[in-house]
Amino acid sequence: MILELDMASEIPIYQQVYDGVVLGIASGVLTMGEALPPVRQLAVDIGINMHTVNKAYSLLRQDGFIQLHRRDGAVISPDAAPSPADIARISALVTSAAAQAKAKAMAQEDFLALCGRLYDALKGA
Amino acid sequence: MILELDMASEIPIYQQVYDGVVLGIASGVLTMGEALPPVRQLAVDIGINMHTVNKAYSLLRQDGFIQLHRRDGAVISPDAAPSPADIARISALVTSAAAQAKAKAMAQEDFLALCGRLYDALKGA
DNA sequence: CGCCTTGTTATATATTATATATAACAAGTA
DNA sequence: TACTTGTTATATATAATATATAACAAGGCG
Repeated sequence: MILELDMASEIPIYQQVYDGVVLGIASGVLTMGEALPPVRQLAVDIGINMHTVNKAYSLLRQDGFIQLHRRDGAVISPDAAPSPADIARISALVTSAAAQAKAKAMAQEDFLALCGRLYDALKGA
Repeated sequence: MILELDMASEIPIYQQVYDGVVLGIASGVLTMGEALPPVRQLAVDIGINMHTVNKAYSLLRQDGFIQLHRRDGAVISPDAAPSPADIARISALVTSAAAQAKAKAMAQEDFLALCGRLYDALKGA
């Protein structure tokens, strides 16, 4: 579980952690049932505060990517069909991307080609 | 040019303005050469501060969606092929969406179907 | 049982981002 | 000149982000 943080980025650290875990699940580095490092340990490992990790974990649980247990810590949730909330979250991102693409005169087939390529790029990340 | 703002949203107002303009261009409501309202007027119209509008306009110019002139104000940029910076910006959004989709066990064809549907939905918005 | 690890919550503080307010400046044009 | 436009400067208030320290709660293990 490698997380690359950019402390100079305008993207909040907790969101970078969130994105890193989602990317890990999507790419198969993190598999169902696997445990994430405890909040305190991950915080020390990547040099940030415990609460920042905790915020990322809480959001990941809220969005159904992980489950949090008192003893077992954070474990990857089993695969499940996307919920309406998941679809809404994903759709918001795609709509922003599609609007920018179309506003830049990008044809639908080119946009879809880009989407397909980026989806495939998650394979071995 | 109708802008819907959600003052209770966690999304900054300047970004909502930014997104609204991009959506307007993508949907054809705003066409090349068309002028946007002056920063002061739009600010009054939607009930926010002038600098918040100015920040949105500055970002829109920075990303190549509009051009700003002393006298003519803000006008929609002519259609042009997406720059590498545009592709990078769009790709970041799509990658986040694709990662969430794949982490939720969404097949590529389903993800692409969603992308195509959302792109088409921009038509008459 | 005590002990330890885990997530969780509480409180406080510092820094940055966001938004507003007022004012002045700079450029273009009628 | 006068007006409108974007632009910059300064100040202030609120919210978000990140850190720090501490304590609490649940579950398992010797």
